[in-house]
Amino acid sequence: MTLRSADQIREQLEQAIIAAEFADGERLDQMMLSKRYSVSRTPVREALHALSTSGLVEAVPRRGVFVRYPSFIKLVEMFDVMAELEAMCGRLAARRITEDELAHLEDAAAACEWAMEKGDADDYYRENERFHHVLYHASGNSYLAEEASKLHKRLQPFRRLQLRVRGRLAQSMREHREVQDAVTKGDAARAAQALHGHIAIQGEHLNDLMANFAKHRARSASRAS
Amino acid sequence: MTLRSADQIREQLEQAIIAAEFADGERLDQMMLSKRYSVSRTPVREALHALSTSGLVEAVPRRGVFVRYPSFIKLVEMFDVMAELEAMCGRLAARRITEDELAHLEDAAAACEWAMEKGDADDYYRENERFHHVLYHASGNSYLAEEASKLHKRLQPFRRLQLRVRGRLAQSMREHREVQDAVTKGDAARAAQALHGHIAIQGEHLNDLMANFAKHRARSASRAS
DNA sequence: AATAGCAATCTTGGATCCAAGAATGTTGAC
DNA sequence: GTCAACATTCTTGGATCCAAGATTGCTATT
Repeated sequence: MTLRSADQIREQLEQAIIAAEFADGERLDQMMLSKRYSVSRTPVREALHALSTSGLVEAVPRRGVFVRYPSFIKLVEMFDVMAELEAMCGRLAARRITEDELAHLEDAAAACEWAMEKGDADDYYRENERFHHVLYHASGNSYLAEEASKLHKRLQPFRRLQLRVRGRLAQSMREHREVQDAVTKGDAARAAQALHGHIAIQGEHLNDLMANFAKHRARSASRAS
Repeated sequence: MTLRSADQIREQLEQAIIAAEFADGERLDQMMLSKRYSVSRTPVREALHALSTSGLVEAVPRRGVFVRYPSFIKLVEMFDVMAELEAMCGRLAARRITEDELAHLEDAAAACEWAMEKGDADDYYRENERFHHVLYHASGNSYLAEEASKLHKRLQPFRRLQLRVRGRLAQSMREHREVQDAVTKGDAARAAQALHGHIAIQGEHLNDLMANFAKHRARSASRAS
């Protein structure tokens, strides 16, 4: 599908940044990257500037592009917006979800439960992802679904770490079931409220999360060297 | 500040697209644009792909980039999300707005009123813009403010036309005052509800609006030829 | 007359080249 | 010893060049 190396490089850089392979504020050198990906500077340049549009890096004219991890404050803000978007998805989905989508929701929820019982955080994370995307889609608002997905992806590394916090997995699962129940019964207000809480609690626990993230980034950096 | 011609061209193309200077689905030819802006193809290419990231155009690898105006459905969806974001701004602003910002809000509201009394829709539009941006900022959530601004800008041409609908100006003004009152009194729920209604009504009137837009685009196209 | 196949042309995407601004390092003056 | 001025080097941004896929138009065949 994508036969442009600029797009592939953008994709790979995105992954690399999300995986914290670069230090905060580090300059992404075009020459270095073009060697790394065995292409000329042209597609690298395009990829870098594309990334700056989506906010993962900051492009300073004539100086270069620098990776910018969101500050603590910014993260809290982003989780707050995420909570609102998810709540909106829930409210709409409660009214609009189809039988088919309800079945998918149950599938995802069951898979989450199974992962939880196994105590497999990675697997839980994957199925949790599916659960939420079913809801985005079920909102029947494709623009909303798109925006929610984007932000969801952006917050991925921060959310993921939180699942490692003790007891969070079971708690998260209970919240999923509450959401599912509200959506199934068509209770828009309760679905919205449950989803809002489900996300907002992550923002509120950002302190623990940041501590974990720092540890993780330290490990990741030492591996990279 | 911006000393990259690629950025300037992106900006100008954005304006041109918003002003409906291109037909829906039209291919944006790199050669043509590079002549138009008296630069080589390089910055034009970068600008075009940057635009595709923000969704104004669609880039098809090896084929070119094509302008894509949002469909009617998509517009309704976008207004729905905008209503939600504005409501969130209102809810937060009601709790967090400073004395200073309250003064700015009153300034903007008064300017709107004056424009309305003059019957100057363009002026009203400008001040209306200011009113909303004060609210975005007053939410105290810079990420939210940023996202709201982006979507606001994207919807600009569709909103703007609506102010020409008979009686809409006075109605809009009343809604502004209601919002201002709720925010001033710190009534978060009422501020959110008022703002949601203020935006949602625009989405609901999209039918009238689209009729106007079609007329406008026809005029614009004939001027361009 | 319509369509399949092919050739000529056009356009995009990547590589390379060049100019100009930014960073760095050295030297000299105080 | 420190700091300012200047020269050198590095890196980005734009222009140009080249390859490859896409479009178009022509021709020949049915």
